[in-house]
Amino acid sequence: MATNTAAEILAATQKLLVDKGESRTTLRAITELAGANVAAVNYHFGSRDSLIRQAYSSALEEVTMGQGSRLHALDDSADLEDFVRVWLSPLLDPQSVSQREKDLWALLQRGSIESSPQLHALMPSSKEMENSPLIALLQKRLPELDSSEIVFRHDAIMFGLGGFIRGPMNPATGQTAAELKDYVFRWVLASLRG
Amino acid sequence: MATNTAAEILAATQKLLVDKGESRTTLRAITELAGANVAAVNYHFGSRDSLIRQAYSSALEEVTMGQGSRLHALDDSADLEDFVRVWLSPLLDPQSVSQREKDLWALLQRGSIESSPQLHALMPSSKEMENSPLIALLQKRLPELDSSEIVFRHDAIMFGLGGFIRGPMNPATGQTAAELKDYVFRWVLASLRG
DNA sequence: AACTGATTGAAACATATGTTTGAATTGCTG
DNA sequence: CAGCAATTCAAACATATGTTTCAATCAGTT
Repeated sequence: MATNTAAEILAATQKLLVDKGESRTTLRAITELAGANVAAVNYHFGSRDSLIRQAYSSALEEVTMGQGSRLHALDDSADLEDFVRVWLSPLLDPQSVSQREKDLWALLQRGSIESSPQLHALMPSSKEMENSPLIALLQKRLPELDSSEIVFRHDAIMFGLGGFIRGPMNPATGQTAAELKDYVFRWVLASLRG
Repeated sequence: MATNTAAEILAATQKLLVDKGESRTTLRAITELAGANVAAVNYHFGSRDSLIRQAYSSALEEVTMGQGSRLHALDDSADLEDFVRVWLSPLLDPQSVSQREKDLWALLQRGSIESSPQLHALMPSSKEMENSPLIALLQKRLPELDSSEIVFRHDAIMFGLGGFIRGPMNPATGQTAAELKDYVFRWVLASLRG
């Protein structure tokens, strides 16, 4: 099980980062979940910090890829509602995406709202965002908004969803993500076209 | 300096919770900042957990009080824009509120997006929120929305703002809260009346 | 089979942290 | 002032965590 160990450690790390957050994700918990030895982390990844960086970067890469292909498949005639449905399909239409991709979404959202330095270093700047395909596609559906405004709202929405995806929002009602997705959909649309 | 020590410890805790987050807020950092001995925490507060709970609860109480009096002073004829300006004045009109209240806002927002269990236990449930004065005042300006929808959007906005207030949003541009407040204002309005 | 480098494992190490202890100090009260 | 409870302090304690060590094991090569 040579290279497998590294992969198992990475997967365990991603799972624990979602469940516990960074500071409560310990090497011993990771290696126990991965069925590996503590020393394997430093052997394969050099350090805990490097492991966490890699956990985020591989998640970001995978999610960006998946999102890119979904959005690329979108027809030019698709309106804002269609676009939002595809963009946020991991939240709004969970059946349409793999469990793995939903987990990675959760990971990136948790990393974002924790302001993880490791993830933060990987995230595109606002300037880069303004030139990203995602913002360009949004811009096409929101011609009256300045692109900097779109970037801001995109960021604000992602943060707002971050609170939502982890469940602390509306805790007492016991509403699930599925039940809340109508609220989410309407709110995202409102946030965008206001 | 009998009771003063406890107060200084509480204030130092609140400051560090904002700056570092809960898990990185250590007793030794707290007591050093407060100019007190490590043992003073357990003497005055019983435990670290109890101290953090008290830090959040006193912040929540103080912020709720300040917000209540501001909103109470609002005229019935004030429209949604006026309302938002008053509601979010710690963010939108920083000069109008004390530094202390802004700090406490930051504390509560950081606690929210960290899903702090200590703060979470203090927060009103969605059901309670629906009957809160804040939601009632919003409802008056958003008669076409269901109150559960208003509660959802309120929560989503607060989470979204949580990312904003801490600065990680738009990191590369170096925009300050003041520069971004126009974006914030427009986005909040859009989120509400969509 | 024997050698070699990669990988794993158990244990030790160094450090950090929440908590407790018990003596010293302080501040108030009779 | 004397006494006493409240408070502070330095130190010790117990535990948790990231890292390192080095011997054991494994896998592929000659």
